Amino acid sequence: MNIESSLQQTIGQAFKELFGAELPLQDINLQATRKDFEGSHTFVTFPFAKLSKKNPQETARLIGEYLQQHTQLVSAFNVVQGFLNLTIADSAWLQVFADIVTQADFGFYASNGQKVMVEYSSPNTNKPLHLGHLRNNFLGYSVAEILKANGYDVIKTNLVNDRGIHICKSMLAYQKFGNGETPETSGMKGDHLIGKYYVLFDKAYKQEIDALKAQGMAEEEAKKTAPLMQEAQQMLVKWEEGDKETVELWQRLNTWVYTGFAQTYTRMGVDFDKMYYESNVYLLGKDIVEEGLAKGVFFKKENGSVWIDLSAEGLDEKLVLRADGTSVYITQDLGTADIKYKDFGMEKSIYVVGNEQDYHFNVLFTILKKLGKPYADGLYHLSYGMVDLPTGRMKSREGTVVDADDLMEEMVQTATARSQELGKIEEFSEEGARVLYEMLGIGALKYFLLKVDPKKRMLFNPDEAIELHGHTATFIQYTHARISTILRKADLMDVKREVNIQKLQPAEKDVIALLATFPDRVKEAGRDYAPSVISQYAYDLAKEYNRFFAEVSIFNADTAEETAFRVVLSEQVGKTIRKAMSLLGISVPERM
RNA sequence: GGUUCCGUAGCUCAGCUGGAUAGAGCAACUGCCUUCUAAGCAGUAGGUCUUUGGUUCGAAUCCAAACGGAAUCACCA
Repeated sequence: MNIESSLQQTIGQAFKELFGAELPLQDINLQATRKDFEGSHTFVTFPFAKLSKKNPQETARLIGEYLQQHTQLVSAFNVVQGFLNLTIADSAWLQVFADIVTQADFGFYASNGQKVMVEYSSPNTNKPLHLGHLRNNFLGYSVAEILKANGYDVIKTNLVNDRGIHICKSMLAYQKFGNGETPETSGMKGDHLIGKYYVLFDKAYKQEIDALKAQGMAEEEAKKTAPLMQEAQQMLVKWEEGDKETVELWQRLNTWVYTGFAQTYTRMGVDFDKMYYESNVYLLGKDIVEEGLAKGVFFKKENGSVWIDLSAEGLDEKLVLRADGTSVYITQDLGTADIKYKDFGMEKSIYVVGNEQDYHFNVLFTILKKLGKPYADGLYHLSYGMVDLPTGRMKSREGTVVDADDLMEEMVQTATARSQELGKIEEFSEEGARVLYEMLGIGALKYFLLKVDPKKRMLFNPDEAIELHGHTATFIQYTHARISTILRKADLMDVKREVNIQKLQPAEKDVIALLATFPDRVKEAGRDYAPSVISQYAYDLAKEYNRFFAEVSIFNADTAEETAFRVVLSEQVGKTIRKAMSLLGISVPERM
């Protein structure tokens, strides 16, 4: 049973019978009643005063009376100005709850037969992952889970940026300064080892630039002519020519990086259905350039370079192929978009990429639309803000980043220390405790990054540990553990899982009302690609449950029926918390 | 300079498809553990929702402008 739609219908009838007016159902909006007033649903009558030809207050009163007479749902109402506050009968709430309990997949939607691709992570193989990547990965994974819950068939992909001048920088520095060092001999994770050489390159390169500038060369000129940069560029040419030695070095170093990434991904709890590598796709897109020229969407300049004029769209002229016939970034993205569609034929494609590339994706999507690609309308750039440090922006080259592995480890350590301090882990095995610390530490980190609107850039202060109290994953996990304890006790006492009561406490009503909104929140999160909708919901639900927990006694209830009901209610909250958190990629413990 | 995004409590953020006295968390202060997990609950205090104008019965929410911050506008990726 759905209280809202049922109320909408009856209100529609009321308009017809009381005022002789037709009111489309979608115009009948119900909102949650403010806490200070009696009731749970509010109907605002101001906009309909003309329709009813009565003042808002009178309109509200008449509709209230009509509802009370014509539906079992409404047990009482009150009118404040043009606000009609409705109190829903306990029997209706119990019916709603009974419906929820019978649905094993409550809140999740059946398959809609549509495919959607979520591309996220997209790391460079010349350095380890950092805090910004964590936001990207958690977002991408969560959005994929949310879309699955909305009935989509989801393909998670990762386009690895494994070639280019930046990779050559690491390779060159390794060749020059590495002395044959390996992850084994250095004891470093492969990605960190390569990242070390990326930073080394930058240091040595800067020294060369400074030296050249000291000789009187201009900065721009120095940057171009510095021997290290020249060498890196030569290396890129050799790589593109397929030079055996260069390709072997590239493969060896990349293998180390992938081994390191695999560990990081595992700990982050993210995965992919399909990997794409730039080394395979960077030559793609030239056929699309031909296609665009043939269709007259692109044009060629005298020097042979190919362009598109997007000034009518408020964008500039944009290069799509260099004069020498080689690709630029967007050429490859055009080709990759095509390949991905050929591989999967998805209706929608979500690119989880930082907002620094807003312009690029605007251009990319506009071009694909102009080319009349069948998939063009389903493209979406999930643009998220950068994570800044108090000192400013993170820069890998300068080593001023919060490393992903370090941060995860630190969070787990914090969770460990906090758990031990609270001394609640006596009954845990060593392995069980380890799993718990991991769950709490990583969970807190994910929640911290996912609870914020993706669009907003966020500040991260490494000196302030991420909280484990208040609006955090820990609080929600704690609530789940609490519920689990209730359920274990209920099993020991052989409490039947049945609902056989007539009256509800206010706290119980509030919990049921919140539970009932879960499917809507899942839909909203899917529509807006917004994990923050789910994180907020999980928090609200946990908060509401804790209020209930403090206000009513479960095992010392007046009657056995009440105890049984409260156990079932607790169980349902526990399940819903678990589901909501799973959409964020966060696990919840049975005890903590 | 053009374009896009952001500006809500001391701090971090919700709310933004227009509705009542703008909500959480942290930090500060006060209560609540001999009964289901106090990683909790209840409460106090903290706001000209950047500013100005407009639309509206009604604006934090929509529109316009200004101010402040960020990103971007490469034959880089």
